[in-house]
Amino acid sequence: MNLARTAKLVAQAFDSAMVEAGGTLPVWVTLLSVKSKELANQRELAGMIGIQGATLTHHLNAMEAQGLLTRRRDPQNRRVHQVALTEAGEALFEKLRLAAVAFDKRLRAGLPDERLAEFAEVLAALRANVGG
Amino acid sequence: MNLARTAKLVAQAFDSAMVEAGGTLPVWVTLLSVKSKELANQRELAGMIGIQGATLTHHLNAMEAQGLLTRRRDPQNRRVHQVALTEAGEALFEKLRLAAVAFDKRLRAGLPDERLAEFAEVLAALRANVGG
DNA sequence: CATGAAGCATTTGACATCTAACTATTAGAT
DNA sequence: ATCTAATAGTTAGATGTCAAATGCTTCATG
Repeated sequence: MNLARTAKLVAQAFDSAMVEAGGTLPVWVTLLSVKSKELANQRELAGMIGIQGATLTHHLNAMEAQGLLTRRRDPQNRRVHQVALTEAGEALFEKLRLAAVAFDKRLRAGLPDERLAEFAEVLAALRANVGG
Repeated sequence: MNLARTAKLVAQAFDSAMVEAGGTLPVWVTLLSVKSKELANQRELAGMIGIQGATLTHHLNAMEAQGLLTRRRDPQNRRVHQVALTEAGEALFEKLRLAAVAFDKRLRAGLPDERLAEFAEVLAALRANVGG
């Protein structure tokens, strides 16, 4: 259970860093996923983030209400919502990005790339072992 | 974010295993913490599990209602609740313990002890780096 | 010993997440 | 062409979690 404990502590610390920068962890991952594929649909975004569609709907509602992004129907397939950032969304993304980079540096301190690579391999093996 | 993703997948898989065995992940960790120090108070239990006292209260309420454990005031210090398992709690603990052992074996498959030890060291370093 | 500070647990209110059920739309089979 | 399947998203209801406020109980200090 040290995996769970560590992930929780890291996530909490990361969320704190995001709050200081004017966002939250879920807002950051949502912005990041939208940026990494503009006009993606919600199914793809949720998959990228690793949450369910219903959860994403929840966050998009809040972020749309805050004016961070827009949703519009794809005229080619009216079941689909295309999500795009507003200017405010872009601005927040940039602020959070800087905070995320700083956090990442702090998190990796003292850990050489080889150790992190081996660490990532074990993480992948664990995912494979539970069928993820 | 592979750490978060992996921890989430592993936790979900573990919870599934616990549900099959008649419990849940939080029920398991609560039973385990009570067993590992019978008559512990809730503050200690929460610390062992890595959750807040309020969250533990929540689970203990449910588990007490299910007849898995009892809470009584410590006569020496009436602020404290001493938590102990009932027979039903002991029985469920044993069932979940077997499922947890099986899950652990599945999770570690193909990963030699040295790699797991190195993995645990990196986890510890990450906790230290975020000040946990 | 009286009063104020500290400790333990609970309550309250909020958020993130999930599953299941539902609506709307599209694609496919015959 | 129509009816059935599948797909995209939302809604509703539940769980697990946290932070802050509250209520007892104990301790310490004058």
